Amino acid sequence: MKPPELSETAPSDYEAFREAVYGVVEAIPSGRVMSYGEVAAAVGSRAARAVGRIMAHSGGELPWWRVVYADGHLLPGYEAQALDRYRAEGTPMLSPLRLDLRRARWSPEG
DNA sequence: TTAATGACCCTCG
DNA sequence: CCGAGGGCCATTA
Repeated sequence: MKPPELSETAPSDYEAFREAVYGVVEAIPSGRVMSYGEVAAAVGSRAARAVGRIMAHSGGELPWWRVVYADGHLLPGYEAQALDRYRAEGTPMLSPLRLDLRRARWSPEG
């Protein structure tokens, strides 16, 4: 067991939550998506907003375009980048600016 | 401990 | 379709 490192600022549990979210998001296969709320549920929580905060600070380490709003509309300000990815991955769309969640939705179970 | 903040979600008009 | 209002919960000040 690792003794607590006092030289490092005590990360209460934020790291565990962040790691859990990272794990789920990175598990989303190409061409599929999950909503923020679904990601939260997958880690045993309902903190969709906290998931969003983590995504915003992930700094490109995460496939953020695979995590979308519950109604399938694209992230304001990043539509172009997201669409580029969806086009490359073949993610099902309902309209040029809206995802087909019915077909694109994915869950860790399968 | 309380208050504020956020790449959210749902219901109603 | 669009907006307002309330609820949710982890993090931070």
